Amino acid sequence: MTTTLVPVFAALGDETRWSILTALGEGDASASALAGRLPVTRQAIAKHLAVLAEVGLVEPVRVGREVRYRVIGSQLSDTARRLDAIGAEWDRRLAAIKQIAEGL
Amino acid sequence: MTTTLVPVFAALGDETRWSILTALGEGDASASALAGRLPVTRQAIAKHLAVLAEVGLVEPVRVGREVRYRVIGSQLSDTARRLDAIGAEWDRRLAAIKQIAEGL
DNA sequence: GTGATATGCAATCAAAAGGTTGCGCAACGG
DNA sequence: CCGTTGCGCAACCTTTTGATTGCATATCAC
Repeated sequence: MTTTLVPVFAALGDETRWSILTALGEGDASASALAGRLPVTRQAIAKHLAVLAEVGLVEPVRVGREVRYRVIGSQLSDTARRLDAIGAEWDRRLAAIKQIAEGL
Repeated sequence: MTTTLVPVFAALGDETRWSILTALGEGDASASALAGRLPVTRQAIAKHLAVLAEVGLVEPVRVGREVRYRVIGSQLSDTARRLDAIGAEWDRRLAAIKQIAEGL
């Protein structure tokens, strides 16, 4: 599932969502459970979780009447890898341009 | 210069800014020059460049009366490295939790 | 100096984002 | 059966964001 990268960054560009991800790092939790620990309402958290799920950073797991969310660590690593690849490509190209600029 | 990471992601979470970064990848350029290639006005680009400069992804270079912008490739690589570190940490912790959950 | 070109600043606007409250419904526990 | 807990919608509100137009200012070329 090759997520489009940019939305992933958009999802990661919000402090509250990082708080949620961090909280989920200590174990799966539902929106209600998270609302107990974070200074925002359950609904706000639910929306954030929807955004995170949309880009594959978390995954919902139904447990009876509640819906726990789990962090998908691999998606984070994957994004990092892709970003790194782009950074490397950039360095390469920029180096090439520098060479040209120096009249070599 | 340890930029706060989250704003960097926020900056990277916009298609237009990626267009700008991509365009800059082919060589330094001014807001006006970029406006010629992208479907947005110079001012819009100027704002995006300000955002990108704010998080250290690009750097302004004054050349006479114009201001060229250069991509800082290292900032991209650096961000990738930090994200990867977080991803790794996550994997580690999630694995540990899984072990506990399995009663091992 | 004059005209063309580049940047900067401000006002304005529409849409998106983050957040809240309120309500209805499903499901669990006694 | 009934109260409680958890979700999901929907409406609504406010702030931010992406983008525009307009104008002032600086600078380069001639």
